Amino acid sequence: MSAKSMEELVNLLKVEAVEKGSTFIRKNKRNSKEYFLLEGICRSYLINPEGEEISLTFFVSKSILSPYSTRTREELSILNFQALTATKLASIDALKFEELMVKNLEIRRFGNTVLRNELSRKVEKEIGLASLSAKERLLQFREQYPKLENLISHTDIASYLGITNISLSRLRSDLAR
Amino acid sequence: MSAKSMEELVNLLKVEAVEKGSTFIRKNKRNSKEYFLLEGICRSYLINPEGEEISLTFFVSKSILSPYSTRTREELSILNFQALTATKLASIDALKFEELMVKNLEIRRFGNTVLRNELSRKVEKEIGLASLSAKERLLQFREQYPKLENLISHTDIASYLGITNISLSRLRSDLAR
DNA sequence: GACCTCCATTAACAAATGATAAAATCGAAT
DNA sequence: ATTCGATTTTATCATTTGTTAATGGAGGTC
Repeated sequence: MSAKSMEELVNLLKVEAVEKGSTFIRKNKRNSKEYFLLEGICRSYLINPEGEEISLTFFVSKSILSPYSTRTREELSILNFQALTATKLASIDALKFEELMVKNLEIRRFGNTVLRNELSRKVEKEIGLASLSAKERLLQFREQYPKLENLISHTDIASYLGITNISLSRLRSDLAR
Repeated sequence: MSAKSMEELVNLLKVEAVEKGSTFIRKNKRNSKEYFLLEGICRSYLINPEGEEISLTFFVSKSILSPYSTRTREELSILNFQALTATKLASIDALKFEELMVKNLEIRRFGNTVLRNELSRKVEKEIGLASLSAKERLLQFREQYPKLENLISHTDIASYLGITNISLSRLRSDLAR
């Protein structure tokens, strides 16, 4: 992105801190911002019919949270987003960002790239869940998120992998020998 | 959408027929169209490391195939799309559609809605794969795609559900009694 | 009608994963 | 250092799902 486009964007950003454990976007609540994750680790998650939290995606430093348009239905969030460590976010009003996208080709391309990445990560994960064993999914997780296994709760990882944390523990000791 | 916007769109559409079994978008090939499924049933699928076809999404009559931007990377398709029955498609060049989106608010909203729906179907499926048993996933499939179970191959359904077709058969007889 | 091919079902056994409970480990707070 | 609480590991057994192979059925072709 050119310096000029970048400046236009950065001028509208506001930085906010979120403490560890806090859920800063809640399902069925309004939240109309786009977020850039400057520091820390976050996840998106949902509660399944059994009342368990299911991790959908992890976000690490210097990345972008799921865009407003993909996590929102009729102005209400369809997902929860939680800080798993102390976190710094930069945010911009989603409407303002959409205006930027419409009038600025570079920012539009950037926004579309974010969307594509979001989708293709989901496709990758979908294929993994549909066609790999739990052990293979763990290995894939380790490749996609190096180090994360030692930074966040195994319960959160297990629900991401679609297994229980007990199974995760078994696979870990299996892979360790 | 207003009649005027609709007309602008429809004027650019071309109808094409695809025969049963034909894969009309191929991974790693160029395809720069947006598609409307007028008649028939399609699926998107991929080949996993073991060489098996994995169904990702099914599309039924009067719906919209995954948008160009979400199924394409560096101008090459990342997915295969196949007609599971004799199919009629209406298509428009993706670039032309993007132009329409930029200059026409209604069409832009329409396009964004398609994107959101695409994502939220994936999220639903992700949650299912990560937190439901195979039997529950089959029930969810039946709700989402009524009748489809009797119209397409069970092998295609099984890979969508993340199980073998033998397991699918077991679950079917289990649920039948 | 006989044959063939493809697909779905069933069976028997093996492997993977879940459920429950108990033990071990780790870190935070005092 | 000690205690407390939460997380992770280990163990045992039950259930689900996979693998391989055999059986059955529907539709197409000759």
